[in-house]
Amino acid sequence: MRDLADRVGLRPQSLYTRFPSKESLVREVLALTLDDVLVDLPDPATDWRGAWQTLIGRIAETFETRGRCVGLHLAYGVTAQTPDARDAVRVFFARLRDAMAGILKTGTIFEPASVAADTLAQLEGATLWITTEGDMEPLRHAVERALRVGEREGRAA
Amino acid sequence: MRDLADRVGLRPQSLYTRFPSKESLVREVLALTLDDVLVDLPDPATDWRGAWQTLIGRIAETFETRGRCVGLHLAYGVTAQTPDARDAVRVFFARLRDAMAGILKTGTIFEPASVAADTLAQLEGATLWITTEGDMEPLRHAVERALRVGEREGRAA
DNA sequence: GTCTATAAATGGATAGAC
DNA sequence: GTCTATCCATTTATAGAC
Repeated sequence: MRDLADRVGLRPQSLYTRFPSKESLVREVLALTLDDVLVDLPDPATDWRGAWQTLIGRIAETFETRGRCVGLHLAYGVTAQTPDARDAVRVFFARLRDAMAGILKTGTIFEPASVAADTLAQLEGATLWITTEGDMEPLRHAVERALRVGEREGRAA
Repeated sequence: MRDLADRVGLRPQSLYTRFPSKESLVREVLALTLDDVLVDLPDPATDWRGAWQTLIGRIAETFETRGRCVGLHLAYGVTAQTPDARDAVRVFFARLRDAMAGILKTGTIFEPASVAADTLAQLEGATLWITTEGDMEPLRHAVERALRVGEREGRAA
């Protein structure tokens, strides 16, 4: 709360005129993040690979800009004592995966939901090296693998 | 501290006879975890693929047992205000990656350090779905990809 | 709508009895 | 070596002045 207040030039107490609690911020920040990533994607029906490429690129871009994935940060930060925040995190990743799966399905990729979950996991995992070493290379590799989706059979599932 | 004290049947204050501070626990728990994972591996020189398979299996097993990766949890939990803990996390993942790379090098895998970093990232990323949904499937896929390392050229880097 | 002041609770850590 | 008691800093949140 203090860090956020500093960023926006307010006292920490003043944040409570905008948000009812600290926990409520989780849902808000994830909703904004999801919007940033999903807004105005190319129509998968006419260009599913363009939509896929744009979406993957945006996800990677937020990781590079922020030096982390806030969603994963929160996934490991929320506990059973903050059920609302925990649910917000779960919904965030489920929505992102479903958006990815929807694009893959349009591209007639085999098992789109599973491939979407795996692809998102690979992008998330690459943030390990960003947060610990500042190394972006594993993320770039994950992006390359993601963009090769469906390139040849036998890779899937 | 309270959770840990409950687990070991002590009062939180009594933990300070065993550890000098909360922050010091980070290094301890990661050292124990690294030992668990690296102890008594098959000798890569005689059976590098057996060593690789054992190591990957152990990493995945700790994720399944604990429902998360404590290292990644801590990676997203430590800040610039806890430099010792931050360094411990960095060292933990670097050691794990180097152990993996050493095995791959014995197996004459192309760019072993890069492949090790990518493989570890993929395993870590799969914990996203364990922590949020309890879904182990992406982890199993990550393990399968890891065990296929070096299967054919053109996958690497 | 933001501030100061302050409440209330939490959590890290120490002192000293046993 | 663990306990109770306590300290102290931080942090979440509210009350009320401006």
